[in-house]
Amino acid sequence: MAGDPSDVLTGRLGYLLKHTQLALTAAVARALEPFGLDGRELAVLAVLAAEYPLSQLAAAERLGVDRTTMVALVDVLEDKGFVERRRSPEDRRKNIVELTEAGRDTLEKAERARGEVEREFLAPLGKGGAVKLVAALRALVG
Amino acid sequence: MAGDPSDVLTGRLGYLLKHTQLALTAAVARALEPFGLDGRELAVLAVLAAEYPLSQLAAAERLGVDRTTMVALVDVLEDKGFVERRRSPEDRRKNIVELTEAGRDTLEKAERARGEVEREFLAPLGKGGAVKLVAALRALVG
DNA sequence: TATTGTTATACTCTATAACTATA
DNA sequence: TATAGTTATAGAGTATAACAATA
Repeated sequence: MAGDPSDVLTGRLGYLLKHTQLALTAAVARALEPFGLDGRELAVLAVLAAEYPLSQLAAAERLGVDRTTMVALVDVLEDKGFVERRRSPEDRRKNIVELTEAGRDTLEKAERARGEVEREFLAPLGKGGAVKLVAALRALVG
Repeated sequence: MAGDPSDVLTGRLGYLLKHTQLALTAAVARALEPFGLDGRELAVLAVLAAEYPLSQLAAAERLGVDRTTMVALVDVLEDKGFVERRRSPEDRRKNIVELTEAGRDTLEKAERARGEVEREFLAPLGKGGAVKLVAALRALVG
């Protein structure tokens, strides 16, 4: 009645999601290393590129992170030269976070690398299986 | 060229996996609250029930956690009365971690609650979709 | 010498509270 | 008064190093 030791864990959805995510995060981190970014920082750049202008708070909300977390994230990206803080003329309380030329360039290249890694990661599922997995995850959370 | 703001994140596999996992973890935690457990602790109980005897180190390896992490995990479960440490007679360096009666009882009930939550969580995918998602994740990591 | 469990310590990630400047 | 950004701080979660007991 105890269950098969070999799948007591792999039968758990939580375990599967966690370890799938860990494996992907590691693979993405390796692929992005040449660009001096991790996946989370790349997501910040992508959010900033997709919508303009975006204040720190607005960007944080899009990303689902706390505004204090966003401060550190922008600090890092600014140190790396990928973004710049600019005071909003309309509301001087706000920082508009702007991609630099290097930021845009790195975003484009790093996004391509991320796409490749994701495709490799999902390769075991076949083309159709990969598409279905993404669709399923979007249905659950997107 | 920047991409649609609405799916710059939901098009990222890492984001989808992370947020799916966060949502499930929260749902499982809520469901297990009456049992005084979280999903990770329940996984420990399940591993211990599936294979016996298991030392702390062996259990930690099954779970993929550090042995120092395992110490704290067993401490908590022991405080809650779900497991007991027993010195191995064959090798007195080892702690055999044993489920108590309360541990076995709680394991059974909590596993049922976890199963229900997972089914509800996956309900938007339909029966077939849910089975396929789990199969896909197992193919990627299991 | 090597292994198991333990403790102390540190590091990452994140959130809460309090401060500042602006509105 | 309320909001945006910042800082300080604290809480999880986890890993590394060192130690005690045992092999």
